Amino acid sequence: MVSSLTQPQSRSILVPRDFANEPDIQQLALIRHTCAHIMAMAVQKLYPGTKVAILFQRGFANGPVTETGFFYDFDSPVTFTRDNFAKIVKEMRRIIKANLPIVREVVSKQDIQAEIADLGEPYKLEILDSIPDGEIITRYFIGSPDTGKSTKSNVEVDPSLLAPIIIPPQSWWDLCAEPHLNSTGEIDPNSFALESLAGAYWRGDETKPMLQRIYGTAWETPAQLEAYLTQKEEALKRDHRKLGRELKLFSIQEDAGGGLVFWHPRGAKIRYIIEDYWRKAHLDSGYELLYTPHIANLDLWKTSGHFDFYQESMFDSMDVDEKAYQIKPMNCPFHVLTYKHELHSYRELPLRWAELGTVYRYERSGALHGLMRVRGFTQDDAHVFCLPEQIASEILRVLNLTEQILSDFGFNDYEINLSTRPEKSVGADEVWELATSALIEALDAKGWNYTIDEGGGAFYGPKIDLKIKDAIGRLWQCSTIQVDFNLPERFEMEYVAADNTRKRPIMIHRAIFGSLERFFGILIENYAGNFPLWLAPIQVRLLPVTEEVRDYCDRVITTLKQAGFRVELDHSHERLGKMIRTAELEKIPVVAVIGMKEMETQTFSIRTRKGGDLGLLNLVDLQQKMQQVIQDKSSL
RNA sequence: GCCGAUGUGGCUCAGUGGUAGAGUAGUUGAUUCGUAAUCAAUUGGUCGCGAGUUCAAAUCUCGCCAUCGGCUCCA
Repeated sequence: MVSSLTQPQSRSILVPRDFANEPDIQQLALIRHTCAHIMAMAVQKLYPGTKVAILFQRGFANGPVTETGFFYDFDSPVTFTRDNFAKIVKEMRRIIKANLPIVREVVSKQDIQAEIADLGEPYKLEILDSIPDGEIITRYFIGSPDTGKSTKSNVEVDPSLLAPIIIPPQSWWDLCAEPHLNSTGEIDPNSFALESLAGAYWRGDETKPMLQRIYGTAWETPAQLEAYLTQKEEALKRDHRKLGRELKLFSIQEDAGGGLVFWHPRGAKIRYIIEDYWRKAHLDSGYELLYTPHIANLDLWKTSGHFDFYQESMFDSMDVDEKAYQIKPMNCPFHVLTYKHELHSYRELPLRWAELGTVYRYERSGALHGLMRVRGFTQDDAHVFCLPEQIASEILRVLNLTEQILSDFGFNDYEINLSTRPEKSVGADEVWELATSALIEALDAKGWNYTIDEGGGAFYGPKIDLKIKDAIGRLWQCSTIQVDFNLPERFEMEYVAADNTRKRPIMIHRAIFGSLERFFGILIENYAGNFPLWLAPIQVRLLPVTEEVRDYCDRVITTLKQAGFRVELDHSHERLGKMIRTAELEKIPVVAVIGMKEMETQTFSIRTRKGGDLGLLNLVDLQQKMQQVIQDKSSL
């Protein structure tokens, strides 16, 4: 609720780009949907007693189809493991190769009810019950309902493949409302794969039984499957948890507790650069900086409303001089208190206050995920207190700053959501109207496309969320801008209006990175650890070829350091090849090889991570080149 | 929190009831070397933690913790 600046969803969506042939989305949906049914059929045949349990659920409006494949939920006496996959895939291929027809049938609730009861499929029955009366009920058969024989199709079928598929009652069906392929043979038997196993609550409800879910991926052609799997491998290589350890950026330690991040020297160096950049950008954009405490009297959270609604996500309070103190789960109330500390005139507004505020939230153990979902994190938080008529221009200002900052980190592709008033909400109609149209006005002025999420706003005000697209096409939610009518009310915030009456200011919450931890994780994955020169914790490493040049190297390092470069000497006494290899593995952007030749001619043999051997440069040229690249925030 | 899996030197992993191993990193020595791995020696582990079974537990059982894949949650 209030405050927000949430840690957004922790996983990105992996969708491959760059197919030779862009897959047809409609066709893919049909393939995946049909694959899901084929998998269910295979599983039920192979593991008798397994019940299927799948339904249309929130977020999966198209049934058991995902961004990259499909899934099905089972309640089975068998506990599935990956070892079962080969067998299931084999059976699925048989079903596909048999080219069984897929037949849609409209059924009456009574008839089908009896049939399901006979089958002993309680989940199916429950799904049926939830279908409103009067709605058309359909089921889909795989294999002809009467004969179970293959469709007469122009696809040649090997009769030997048919034999194993005869399962009582010779065909398989499930309730389903969505369209399917016409026959199983339309799927390429080599363009799908089973991927993973997971627990999933029946109906997505954590009070209901836990089912076994099997995920698969499916495509039109084996080449597309291959491209997807390659993409997945690429994502794995970029995993910030792996790179964070390899590049000595950060750690999360069992001894300290889950979800608590240790920034090691190299990671901390990057964070320092990011923070420094962030502060400057905010000061330049008319913000002032705040620092506020990490704990405070619990009463604040009662006033703000957090305690009533979100106590579960707050760490327990601690006793201080017989009063309850709370470690802060968000910064907003502190900015409000700062505001309330003195009387403000309408002439002062808007006030823009920013803080890199570290907050702690209790996340359930199973939700923790590297840097993406943690228990202690630093928000790049800011609040704008303004007059109603200033909302649009302030939002536009925020959008401009957001664009500037994100593009400096290499993110130029966004997906934008505008969320409007939900059913349960506070605030007068006209204020909502004003705020929402102000958001739209700002988005239009920016010329950004956006999707409207009707009723998706917080109860205290409408919001804009922004997802950024990374180097391999994944989307990450970072920035959020929210108008808040609630906190000013609860804390009775005021300003003195022109007519000398007291009025409530509008409060805007916003974060651009979301949290530094999470954004750092995204940066690591976006750059695959190859940070651009301006962010690289070590920009240059000098590799001495022989002992004689070490003093010279030391002098060069002093010079470069004085010029502001992050530079160091390789002290290892290893051979050049080894030193280069080490620097490459550490993803150092620039290495300068220095031997007698270089020392005598006052030059550097430069090798960049991207460009390989760049040849000889003198000190001035090297500095100029690097300065330019740093200024451009690019790589060399 | 729930389902499933995993936890062995800093890292990657082998070791299925009988004396804890490899590679790599680290350290030391030799080599002074020209664009992705020089050679040799060597340090380092109460096998996540705690109980239990057993003559004997890294190995079997139970509990807890953490991590991973998901589910749920994400103010």
